[in-house]
Amino acid sequence: MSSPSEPLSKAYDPTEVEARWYPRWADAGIFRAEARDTLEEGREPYVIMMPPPNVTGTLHNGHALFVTLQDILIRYHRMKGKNALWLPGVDHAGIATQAVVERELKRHEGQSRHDLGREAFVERVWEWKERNGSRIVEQLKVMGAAADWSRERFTLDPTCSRAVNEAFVRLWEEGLIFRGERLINWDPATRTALSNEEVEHEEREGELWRFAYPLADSGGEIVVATTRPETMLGDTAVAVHPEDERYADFVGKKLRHPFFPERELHVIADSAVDPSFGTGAVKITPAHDPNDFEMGKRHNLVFLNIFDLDARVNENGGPFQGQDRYEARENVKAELDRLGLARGGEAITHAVSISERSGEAVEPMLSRQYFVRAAPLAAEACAAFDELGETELIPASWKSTWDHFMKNIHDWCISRQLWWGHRIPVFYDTEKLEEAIRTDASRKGGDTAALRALTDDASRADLVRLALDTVDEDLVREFSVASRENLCEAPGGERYVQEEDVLDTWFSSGLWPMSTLGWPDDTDDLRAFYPGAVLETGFDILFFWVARMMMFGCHFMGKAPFGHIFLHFGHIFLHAMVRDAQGRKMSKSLGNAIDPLDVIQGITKEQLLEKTKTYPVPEKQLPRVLKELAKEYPDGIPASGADGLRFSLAALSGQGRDVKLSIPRVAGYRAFLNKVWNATRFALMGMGKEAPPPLEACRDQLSLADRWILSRLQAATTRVAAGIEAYRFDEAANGVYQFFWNEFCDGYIELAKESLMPDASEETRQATRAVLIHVLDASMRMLHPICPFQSEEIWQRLPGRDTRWGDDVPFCAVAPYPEADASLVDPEAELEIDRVIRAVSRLRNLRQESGLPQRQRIPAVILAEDAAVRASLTSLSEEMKRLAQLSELQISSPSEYEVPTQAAVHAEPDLQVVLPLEGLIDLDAERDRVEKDLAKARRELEGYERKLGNPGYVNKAPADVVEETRARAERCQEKIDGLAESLKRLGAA
RNA sequence: GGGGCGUUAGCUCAGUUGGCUAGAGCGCCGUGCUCACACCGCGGAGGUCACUGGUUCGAGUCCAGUACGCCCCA
Repeated sequence: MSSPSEPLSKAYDPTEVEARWYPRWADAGIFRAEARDTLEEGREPYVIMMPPPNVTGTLHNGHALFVTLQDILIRYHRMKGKNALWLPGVDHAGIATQAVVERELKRHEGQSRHDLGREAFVERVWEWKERNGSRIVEQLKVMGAAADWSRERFTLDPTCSRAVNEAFVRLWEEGLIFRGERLINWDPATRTALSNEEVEHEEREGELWRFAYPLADSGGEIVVATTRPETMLGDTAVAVHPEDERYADFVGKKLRHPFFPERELHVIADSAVDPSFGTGAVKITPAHDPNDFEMGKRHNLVFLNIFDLDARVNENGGPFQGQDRYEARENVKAELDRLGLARGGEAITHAVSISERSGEAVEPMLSRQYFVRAAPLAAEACAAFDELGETELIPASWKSTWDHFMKNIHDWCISRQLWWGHRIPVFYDTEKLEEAIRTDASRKGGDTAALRALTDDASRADLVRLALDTVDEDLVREFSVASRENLCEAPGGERYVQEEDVLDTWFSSGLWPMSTLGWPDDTDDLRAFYPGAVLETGFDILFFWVARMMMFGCHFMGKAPFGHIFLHFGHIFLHAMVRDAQGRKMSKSLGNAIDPLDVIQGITKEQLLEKTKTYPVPEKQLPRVLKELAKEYPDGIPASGADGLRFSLAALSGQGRDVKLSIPRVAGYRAFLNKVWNATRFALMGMGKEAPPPLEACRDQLSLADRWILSRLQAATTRVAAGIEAYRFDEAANGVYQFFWNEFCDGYIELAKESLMPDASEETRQATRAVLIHVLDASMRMLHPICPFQSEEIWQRLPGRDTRWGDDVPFCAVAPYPEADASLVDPEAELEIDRVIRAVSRLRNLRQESGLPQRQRIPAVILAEDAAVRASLTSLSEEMKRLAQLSELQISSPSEYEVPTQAAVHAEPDLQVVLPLEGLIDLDAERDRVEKDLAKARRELEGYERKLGNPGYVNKAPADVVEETRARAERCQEKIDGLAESLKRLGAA
């Protein structure tokens, strides 16, 4: 094991380096943010609330992306001197977690949660959470997440729970939460209601089946088409389009229900009916279909619920009672067929509503639940964007999607029939219950189920449940109390029964930016760190989470949760989705999910296949999935280190909607880290522990190459910082990559080798070392937000760290982010070194095109008209000789040098390079090459001349653009002259 | 049905408000183990920017339409 005091290994080993730094940063407390730094010293805060991952899971590569991007932002802004807080936490994820624990309970103990009872079951979930919750934290640390663990929160923490109760009670008191009867999405598998956002639409194969309703009074019939024949048990009407002439005579007529002659079905006319779909007549089941529900309200139809909570037919389904909905479908069809009412059908693909949680088809049900009246809250949230301009969506293209959603927002069903979560803080007063039941009964003619239960002395709990579902809503409110405190536990609490249901998980996540900081108390944290600077998350939870945070934040704090800080905009940055190489979303059930740890630490193909077998991939598909996996990762996944993964994710995260994580590409970025490591190794070679002088002391001795790389460093600094600030992480990553590899390694280091030779003067050597160290120091600080581990390791190893930064800056992680220094920007040096690089490149090209072995040293000549150009080239002639493998290099004016007949020549605008190679080159081939070049240059020139000859262009295009074209044409002409001359010479041979 | 996104080199993607004859990485071909790095160096090939039309002096970039692919909402 090496340590920073030992020499650098030949190849970079991330595992060894990455294990070292996290504990040191954490021990030094550099991730901790203090409220007083902002409140007392006015340090600008920079706050990101980490989207809390579900306690159930482990992080996948989708999480790896958000961890990377947020950590880049946090580290960058911390280095920029802001009071940076990244607040981490986990979410209790009601349905998902409860389902996992229920499954385990079933498997290991053969028990259901009902066998255990509520209290014991919740106890179990807590135990499970304690056991598994820390795995996510460990993963985050391996990724390098610079989060403030002292503030870690869990949505079910006492502080967060208190905020939930507070928010609920306030909304209740303002009339923004109510209990009401609506058509809700019922998931029969998990037996809970879902919000609209938790329902997905999937295209499925089905059958559009037709049957006839006979007219009640005459002999005719009306044929309807449906994909759900079983719902006819709850039909209370048939609808047609008012202008549909086929059915004009039917409107208003009565129909006979084949199974329930006592029910009266009417034919109604409604323009919502699509006359071209099916038969143009549509059966209406108001209690089990959203469209039918609306129609039911418009036409005052009867709402007949035909399913119980398991989606089995209930007592309203007569002979079909007790059958599962799919069973009932077949039986209803058979029975209608027997009655001679079946009218055939055909295959159809149609959208089915699926529970995001269980994958089961959702059953729309008429039911009483708690709802948040979302429209007024949505209006406040929209104002934060539009009128107040507090917050900005990035990319802005999401704004229209956002607006559309917010303007059409539905009331939000927040009841969940679960045990794991925040129990709804509504208490039912049993002393007022009786009166409500009696009043209700008298309204309804004296006899109700609730009243009977009351006189039968039913249990309080049963009575409450019955009353909640049957008593008029205004009367329910009479005996309901929303309370911050648990009334049952307060003195005299016996009279209260608390609501059984818990709240939607997103209700608590919606409060996350406030609850984590101590709201509703006016804490220092809340004053210092609310609102946050940016919310960074995936666009898939824009409505689930972002919208709710915006609504709650605006409503309760009067300020958007990502809003103005010191006059900047708050941002909501939505990142892309991580997909596999085929573009599919990563998912364990598809078997294509890659654990970030497997990318970081590497995994063999065999291990990967074994691991995938433990994922919930459907049995039938497993062989195919494994085969694809083996094909995609024939050699497994090589270890990339956290830095390698982070760099890849950043570089691949263009602002599209997908990040396709391809392993070969990750390997490419991994190679970059090796390059960085080795460049450092080179720079430190022969330098010893003694630091070179600071750059300032060498300013007078800088060579052209020194000045050039320092100038390029300023450009890179600007580009990378601008990339991070604009959330263009690909720009930032590429900026570092190109600067370091193409300019620093391939350019500067190669040039500097000359200055480090033993025959160079001590002063030159020291100045070169000073530049090397300066550039490395700045580069590591520039790289740090993206690759914190390696940059820290190298930065620590650079000699002279103590004198450069002192004890106040013990880590790269807290060193200032590099700022561009205008005094080091040097266009002249850039021009001249660029010319040298160009000349070398042309020389190399010529020698290879001429088929000369690379090892063979050859003489060369560079011709330049301009004396100043010759002088600057001459000053770097040794470097050029080495880079182009020349035996000698002559630099002359064209007038002083006659190009031999047998020579390879390449013309550049400002110079010509010549390889005088008597007998070594193929004259015909050379002539062909020059002719090709000449033709190309002439085509280019023609293009310019066409433009310049066009009066429209010269008159209308901006002057500088025209001027630029003229200059180009001129340079192009010079090149053509040079080439023509070569050709003439070759032709003369 | 409504809304949105995408289509650029073999692959994965860049390409700011229209202005160099379109770039990168990987892969490919050739070549080199020159004392930082073969996770490397050097050179090279490779694109009618999906299609059609329009606006403009000028279109990968703007507009309209077509095709294909994807997403969201109903």
